Amino acid sequence: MNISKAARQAGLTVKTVRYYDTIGMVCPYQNPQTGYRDYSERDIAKLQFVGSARRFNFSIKECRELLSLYEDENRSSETVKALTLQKISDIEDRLTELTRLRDKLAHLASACHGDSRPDCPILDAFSAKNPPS
Amino acid sequence: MNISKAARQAGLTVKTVRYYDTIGMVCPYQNPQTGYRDYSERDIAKLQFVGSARRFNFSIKECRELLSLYEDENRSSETVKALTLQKISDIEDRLTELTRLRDKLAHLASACHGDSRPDCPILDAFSAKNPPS
DNA sequence: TTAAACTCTCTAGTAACGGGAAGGTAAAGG
DNA sequence: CCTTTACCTTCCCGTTACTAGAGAGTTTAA
Repeated sequence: MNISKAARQAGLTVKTVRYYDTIGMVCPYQNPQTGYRDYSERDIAKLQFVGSARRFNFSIKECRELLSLYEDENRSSETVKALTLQKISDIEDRLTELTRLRDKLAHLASACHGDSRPDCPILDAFSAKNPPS
Repeated sequence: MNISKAARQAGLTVKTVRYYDTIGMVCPYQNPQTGYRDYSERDIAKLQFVGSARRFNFSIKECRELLSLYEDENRSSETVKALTLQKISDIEDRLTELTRLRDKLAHLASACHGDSRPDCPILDAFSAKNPPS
């Protein structure tokens, strides 16, 4: 299967699929005459797998790890679960941080009258030596 | 004031402060003999301002915009408020997305027994042609 | 005066691709 | 069979906001 069909099947762009080859993540057979890549069903499954994992916020490095587990018939599910729990924890840290940021900004925005006058509590907060909590 | 004191005052690294000069955001006087940068009080204030805005998740480009408003005596607070509300909206979009991801992963993790057996609902979900909702 | 502690510029690397150029190949229509 | 169109390839640059480190000059304190 040529690269554009493979990409479509996996819900990825051609550029991304080609990139996954160059970094050694999903490497199809490559015709030595033409240089054209030829994706097997197994390659497609791997592309789909990686695509899903990426959409779940796993990094390329983590995808590599998951992919090797995916391909290992003797894997244990605890390894996969541990990776997933770690990812959940990462996401929750980010959620906490973003929520705090949003609350601070919302507080500043509510204090700003937002009209044509030049005084502005938001800019004041940013220029304070000790930035607001 | 030399660059390391300036950086300390603004809560930034020396590398970052130098970077802000090279991109034209905060450009101090530079001694033509030695090449050493010399930060004025006004430069320090700008560095602190940018540092705060960055910590509030504003991009460099947005910081530039905020900085020009900060320096404009005739600005209107409505512009700043609009930028802030947009940033809040961006953050909330990201929060929604991350929350959904976390919930999906948590659902998968709870379905995985996480022992030494190879069968794993998490990997199954990633390899499904139609990834789970 | 010499050594430590600065400073400078420059290059390269990070994550994960996207855009676009230059050039070869495959498939379809006439 | 030929041409056009639609692919495909590699290669290099751009993105974001810096960080690391090399090699070399400067300032400061002992």
